[in-house]
Amino acid sequence: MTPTTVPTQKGRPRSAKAQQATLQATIELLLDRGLHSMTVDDVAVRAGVSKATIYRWWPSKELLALDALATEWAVATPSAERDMGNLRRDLLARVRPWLRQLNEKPYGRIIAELLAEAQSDAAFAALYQDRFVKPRREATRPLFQRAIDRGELAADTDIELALDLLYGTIYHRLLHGHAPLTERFAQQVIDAVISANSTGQNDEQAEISSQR
Amino acid sequence: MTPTTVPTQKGRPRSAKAQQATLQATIELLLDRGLHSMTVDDVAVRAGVSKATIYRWWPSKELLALDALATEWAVATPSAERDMGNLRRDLLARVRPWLRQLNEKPYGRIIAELLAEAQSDAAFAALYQDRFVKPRREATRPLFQRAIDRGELAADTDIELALDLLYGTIYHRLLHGHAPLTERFAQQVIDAVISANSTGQNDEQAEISSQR
Amino acid sequence: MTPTTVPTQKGRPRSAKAQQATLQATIELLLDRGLHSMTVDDVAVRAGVSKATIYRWWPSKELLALDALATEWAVATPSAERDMGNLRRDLLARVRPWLRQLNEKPYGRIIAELLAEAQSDAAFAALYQDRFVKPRREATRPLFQRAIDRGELAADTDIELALDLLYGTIYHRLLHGHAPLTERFAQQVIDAVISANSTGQNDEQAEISSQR
Amino acid sequence: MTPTTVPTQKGRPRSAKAQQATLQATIELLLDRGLHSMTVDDVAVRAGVSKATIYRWWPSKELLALDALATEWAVATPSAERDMGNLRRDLLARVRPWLRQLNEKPYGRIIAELLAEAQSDAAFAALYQDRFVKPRREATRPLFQRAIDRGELAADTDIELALDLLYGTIYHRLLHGHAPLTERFAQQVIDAVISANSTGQNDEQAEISSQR
DNA sequence: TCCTAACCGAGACGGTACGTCGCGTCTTAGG
DNA sequence: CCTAAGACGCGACGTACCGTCTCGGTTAGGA
Repeated sequence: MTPTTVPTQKGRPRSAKAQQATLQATIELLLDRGLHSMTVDDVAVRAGVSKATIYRWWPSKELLALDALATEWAVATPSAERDMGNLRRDLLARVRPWLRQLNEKPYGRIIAELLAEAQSDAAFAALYQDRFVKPRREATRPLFQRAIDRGELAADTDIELALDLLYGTIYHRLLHGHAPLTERFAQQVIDAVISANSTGQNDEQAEISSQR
Repeated sequence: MTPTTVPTQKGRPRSAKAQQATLQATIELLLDRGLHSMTVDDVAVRAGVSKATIYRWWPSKELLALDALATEWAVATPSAERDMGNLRRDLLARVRPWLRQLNEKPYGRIIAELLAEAQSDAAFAALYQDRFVKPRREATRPLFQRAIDRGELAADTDIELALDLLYGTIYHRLLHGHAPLTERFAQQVIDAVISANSTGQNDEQAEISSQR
Repeated sequence: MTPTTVPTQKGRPRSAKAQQATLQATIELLLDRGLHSMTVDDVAVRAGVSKATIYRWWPSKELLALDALATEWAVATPSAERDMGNLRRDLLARVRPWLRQLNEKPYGRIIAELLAEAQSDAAFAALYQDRFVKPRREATRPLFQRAIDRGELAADTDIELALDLLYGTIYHRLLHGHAPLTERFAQQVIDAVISANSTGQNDEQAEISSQR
Repeated sequence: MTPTTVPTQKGRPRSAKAQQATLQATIELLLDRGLHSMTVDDVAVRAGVSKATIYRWWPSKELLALDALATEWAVATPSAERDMGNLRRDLLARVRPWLRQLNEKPYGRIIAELLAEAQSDAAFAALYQDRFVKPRREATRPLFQRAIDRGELAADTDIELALDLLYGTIYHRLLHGHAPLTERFAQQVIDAVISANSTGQNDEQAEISSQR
């Protein structure tokens, strides 16, 4: 009987059901009303869970929301990724499902509210980065590297800047809502990012982008 | 002159001092603690103004914050603008003072919180657009048009997209804070936006941008 | 030119019209909503008078109310009083018009609210006594004295107690509202007060009181 | 036993300590400053209780005050009551402890303020009746009935009127404060009420009342 | 006749308390 | 030990009303 390890835990085990119900109720309420208007009591009632249980698993409403959104998106995101042959297609394949998601439900509001929270809470900000920012950038970075290797992009291309251009522009429309996140918009942004660092070998882009 | 306006106002006039003190106290507290942690009572105390007076003129804490930031920025913003000869210089002249401001004080946090508020309040969103988004875009749009007229940019350049690329990327770093808003960053973004729509007549850019 | 006295006052004289309109508006609002629910702004608007003017004449809402009620009652109260021959008739003649007034409009509420105010403000209490309590007692005291002189009441009758019995009982019903202030009630109270101090010479009372 | 009541209550039970501390703090502040000057925040601080908790159990400051006074008086009131042999002694035994209480602390002010509140709020008035008026009248009524049965009072004595005379006179002095609530006063009022309905069989009264 | 000082209506202001709301913690009984 | 139920402390919100204060404009009496 080693005292450090606890092979058999006493008492009632944690309810996975309660956790799932909480996250589900949270994302529903977030989409319905936003983080600010959602109350933890609401979540508890809708999930059929006690408030104390919620706080046993998540330290604050904001972190619950973050977790709920991350879970929601993790489920639907296909991790598999294959080489489409050129950067334009790679980026479109990468960005398209996300944009589709963003257009389906009002996730933008949640993102904005998480972002606001992150401004005053460094720990939260770090978590936000880990769950929402870094994964996307890390998944996209190789696409650019591949394009450089292929000779599509200049060797001195600043990949970080390219990522900022790509995602910054998308976030801009998402958060400010002054224009929609259309398929055409996605193509235009991607074309712009590519042509800003182009070596001139990828003529295909202009043609496709002018289709629609 | 105009018959609709009443030249002689009845009653005690609104205290300009109270208004200014309120806005000043608000922006100070916003920069110090952010919108969420700022209390209207705090503002009242610091401004030497009663809470009732604050609510007489601003319907909510959020609208007060919006007004305070708009006022703060309106003061320091030079409206005069002259043709620098080429788009790159024009855009740099336009964007540089703002970036300098953003680097001086933590305005990003306030922007993020206003943006969050705008997500759930259409009226607030409209006001936010009017005070922060539209002016900047409208002031920048002619610069692009001039560049088209000069032949620097292609005639079919999508100016709205160019604006999104420019401001979106800046906002992205401002809000996510994953990288600083340096002078070099500004130049890179501008170069990228230009080269994405370039006609090839403006060789100057690459040289200057590679200086530093 | 005596500096202490101001024989001829310069400037615009006070507006008697404003004063009257204020008192009138006040009593109307008092009867309609009571002192607590009446606001000074309401009075000002209804009287067509500025709030500053109201506070130039009356130091507080409560004192305005007190003045308004006193004025209302002073107008309708006949000061003439004649000997009716016996105490019973004297008291009835004295009390009847007041009871009639109390039944016509909800003055009881105002009285209760003034009384409440008087509990915590000695100066107000003194004024309340002077305007509402003392006059009535002083006008009633001689009636009892006359009855003693006539031999209707015992020589050692405690007039103050008699006054308390008479007015206390009326006030009780007025303020607690557990029973109405009927004519019959008035007769019964008066009969009780008299018979408590009776010498046995005033047989008339029982008969009349038993009429109805 | 009763199927309607739930034997096992769910959740954290209401804190009896918080309830008692609130009522205690309230009555102290009421006696110290009166209802108007008492603040709910003050009560919360003194009771070591949050304001929200106070409003969770009492809908308004006024109802809290009513409850606090009723509780204060309920504690000190002996419900046991025995036949003293004649009405005079019965009434004195009934009234004396209350008058003693009224003379000890400034309850009159509170009563006046509750009474004022009752004027504009029917529900409050009903509650006031139930807690302060009815119990006392109902406890006193049998004493009069007993006296009628004994032959001390006339068979056609109007008990309600007698109650009004007794309590009305006491309330009058309590609220108007023009004279003190002495033992002698109590005796005089009681004697007056009795002699107003006397059959002439109770000679004892005059003697005792003239003792002091 | 015109000057001027006290008045007036309008309405903004500082202050104080109200009653409400939501977060995150706690205390029960029960599984 | 975990859970549901729900009471609790804390702190901020936005509202209401009081009594005070500035305005521009009005109205007599004295020069």
